[in-house]
Amino acid sequence: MEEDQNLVSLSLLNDEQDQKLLEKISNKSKKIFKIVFPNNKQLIKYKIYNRKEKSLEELSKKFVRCLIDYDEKIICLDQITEELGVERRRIYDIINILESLQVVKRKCKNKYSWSGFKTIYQTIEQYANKQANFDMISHKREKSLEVLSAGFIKLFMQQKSIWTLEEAAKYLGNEVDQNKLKTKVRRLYDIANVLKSIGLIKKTHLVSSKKPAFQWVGKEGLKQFQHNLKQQEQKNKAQETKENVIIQPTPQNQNVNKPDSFNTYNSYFGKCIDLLIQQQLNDRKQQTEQKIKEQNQNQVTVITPKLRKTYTIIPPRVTTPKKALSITPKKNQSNSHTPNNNKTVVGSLIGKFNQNI
DNA sequence: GAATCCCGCCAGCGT
DNA sequence: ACGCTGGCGGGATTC
Repeated sequence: MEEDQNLVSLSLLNDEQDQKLLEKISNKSKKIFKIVFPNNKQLIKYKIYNRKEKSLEELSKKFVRCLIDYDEKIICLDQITEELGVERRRIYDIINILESLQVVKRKCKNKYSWSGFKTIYQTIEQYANKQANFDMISHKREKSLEVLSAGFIKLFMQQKSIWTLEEAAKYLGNEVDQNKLKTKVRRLYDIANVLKSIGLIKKTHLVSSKKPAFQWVGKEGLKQFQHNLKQQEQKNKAQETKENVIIQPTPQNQNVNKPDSFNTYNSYFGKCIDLLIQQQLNDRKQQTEQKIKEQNQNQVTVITPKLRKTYTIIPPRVTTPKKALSITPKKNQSNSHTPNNNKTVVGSLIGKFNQNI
C-alpha cells in the first residue's frame, strides 16, 4: 500500500522525458522489474529512494505497530526483520533504545520479549522517581545505546524538559574530544527518533537561540500515539472495504475478453484507463488532472501531473503474442500479476492503481 | 552551511 | 570458527 507510493516506471531508450526522470532517480533506487520489448525498448520500474521512508523513526513506528496489540510477545529477530524488510542492524538500534524503556528485553539469541505499553508507562514513572535508580540497568556497556538512551530520558525527567542534542551530549559524560562528542550527538539523533516515534518527545526549538531541540511529552504523547495507531488501523480497514467495492469490473468489459489484435489491446487498455481515471475522479475530483500517454502496443502509461507517479499497466500475458515479451525474473510479488482472464485483470489493475494513489 | 542520520564496516563476545 | 550484537563514523541527504 503505502509502500507503493514511490514507484516509477520508465520506458527507456526513446523517451527523452523518461531519461530525464531517470537522472532524477538516485542510484539507490531499487529496480523492481524490467521488461524488454522486441524493439529493444525497455520498461523499468523503480522504487524511488526515499530517505524519510527509511528513517529510524518510521521503522520504529512500524516495529511498534507490529506489537501494539500485545501485552506480551516474543519477538523473533529474523521474523521481524523479514516482516519489516529491513537490515537486521537497524532492528538492533530500535531494540536497544526500547530496552531503555524496559519494554523490550533480550531473552536469548535471536529472541527478545515485548511486555506491552503498560511497561513503558511504568518505566517512565520509575524515571520520574529518582530513587528507582536503575541507571545501572543491567551490566550493559557504558556506551551502549540503552545506557545513553536511559541517560537522555533522565535528563528530561530530572533536569528540564527541553534539550538540544549537543547540550545533552555534553551533559551526558564529559566528552572533550570534538569527534567523540559528534558521535554522541549522532547517537542521540537515533535515540531521539525512536523516542519521538512513540510520542515520548517531540521536535521543537529553543526560544532563545531558535536552535533545534527536543521536548519531553511523556505519557500524554504516548497515549496519543497509541490512539493514533488504533485510529489508523480503523481507517485502513474502512479503506479496504471501500476498495473491495470498487474493484468490481464493469459489464462492458465482457467484449474485450479475447483481444486478438493490437487494436483490441488498445481498446481494452483504453477502457481500463477510462475506468481508472473515472475511479480517481470519483475519489478526488478536483486534483486529478490526468495525462494519458500511450507508449507502444504493449503498454499504456498513466502519468500524473507532477511526474512523481507514473503508473504503468502491463497487459495480461495470455493476450500477448509468443515471444513478444521477455520478463526478467521478478523479485517482488507486486509485479506478478499475470491473471488469466481479463475480468480479473481489470479488477487487479484498479486495485493496483488505487493502491498507488 | 548546518542539521540530520542512513548505512554498513568490523570488533567483541558468546557458543 | 562462526554468527549474533552493536559501536562507530563517513558521507549522503535534507533543511
